[in-house]
Amino acid sequence: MKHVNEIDTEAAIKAAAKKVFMKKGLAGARLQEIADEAGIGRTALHYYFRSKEKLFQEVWRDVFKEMLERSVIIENAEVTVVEKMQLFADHYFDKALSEPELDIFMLNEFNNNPEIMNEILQSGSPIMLMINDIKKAVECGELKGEPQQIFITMISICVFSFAGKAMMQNMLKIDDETYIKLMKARKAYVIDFLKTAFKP
Amino acid sequence: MKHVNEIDTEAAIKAAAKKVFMKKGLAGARLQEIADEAGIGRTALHYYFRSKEKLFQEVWRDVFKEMLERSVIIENAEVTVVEKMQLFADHYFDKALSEPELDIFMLNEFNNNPEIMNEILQSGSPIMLMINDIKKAVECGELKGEPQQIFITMISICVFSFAGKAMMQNMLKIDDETYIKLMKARKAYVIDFLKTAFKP
DNA sequence: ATTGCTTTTAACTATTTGGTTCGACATAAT
DNA sequence: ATTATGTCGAACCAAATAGTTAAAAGCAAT
Repeated sequence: MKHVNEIDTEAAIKAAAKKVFMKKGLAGARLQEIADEAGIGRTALHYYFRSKEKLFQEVWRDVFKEMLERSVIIENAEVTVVEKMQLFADHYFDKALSEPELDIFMLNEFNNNPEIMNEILQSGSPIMLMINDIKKAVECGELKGEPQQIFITMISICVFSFAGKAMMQNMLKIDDETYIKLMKARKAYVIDFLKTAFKP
Repeated sequence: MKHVNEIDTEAAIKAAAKKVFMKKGLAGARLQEIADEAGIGRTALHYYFRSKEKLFQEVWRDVFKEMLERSVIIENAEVTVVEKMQLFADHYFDKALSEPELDIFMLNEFNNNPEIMNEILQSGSPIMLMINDIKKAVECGELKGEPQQIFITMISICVFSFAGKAMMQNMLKIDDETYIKLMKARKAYVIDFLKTAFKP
């Protein structure tokens, strides 16, 4: 029978690993640092997750799922495209505000190591649906511009706000707290911006 | 006296290093891979640039300079703010199109290892000048929105287009060539978008 | 308490990787 | 041609780090 604290330890390790991986990336992270962060011996890591690779996979799976949950695209036909976009941004900012480091980590590992994507899952379709919605709206004269470009613009405004954290903090010379405040204000700004930015 | 091929080899190493560092990041890059890429023995790297750290510094310096050149902010009082923003985007897209991987690399290393910034230089001011210009324009009723937010939006639209390359390629299921085409189209789109997006 | 399982630690091994030394060869200066 | 200096690779070294093994410690059922 399993001892009671296994779940705790395992969760603690994953949390610690997530933290370190997010800060240093896969290649930069050290198992020792993860172990220290989790308050256990380094070999216990191997006991729970045979290898660094395996541990990373676990963390990545979770992070990726979080990212998907963060990028909810409403399928409801009752709301207008602009409202869909606003809902997207609203939800995205809420989630991202609670874990601003996730965006750059995703982008990063995505880039360094594109193949990790394939193993996990194919998300695909909702994006195309939204682009299609935008397309229809453009044809109706409700929006202006090339649908793909509109979509990219929306994503940029949301994702870069967090992926560019370090860069922006340096440019604007602001600390973590001020940054969070700025992003809270940005949420409202973006939702309002989306309302008018693509109007013909 | 220096033998003739020193310059070539040195340049070849730097080019190779840049390539590998951009793909794998500082921590992920291997000297062997850089040497192979440059077509020389691994020890020659040490001959030219004593250590990995030193080599990275050199590459980073160049890359950073490129990034600054890419982000030119016009100081001319003769042109309107919107025109300044358009000029910024125009120039940025031109430069970025010739080396799309640079953006994510910058963001990345910036994030993993914020201290590398401090050593190089303090760029600072032109950004504040532009934000000030935007502020004035907002006060005149020429633009609408919080100046910092407008600035961040502009940066997002430009930088994320390239920093999010891997992510976008995966989302839209497109190859490198198609991506470049999309970004060429995006340049025109963004310049046009900036003209109207912040209008009151 | 004994037994049997689970968890954790300590000690060890293997591998990867950055860095050094030294000699061979090339090129330039005399 | 000889000498001096620059270029570069083979072999080696040392440190860091991932991974293994085996034994100790902890917990729960009997």
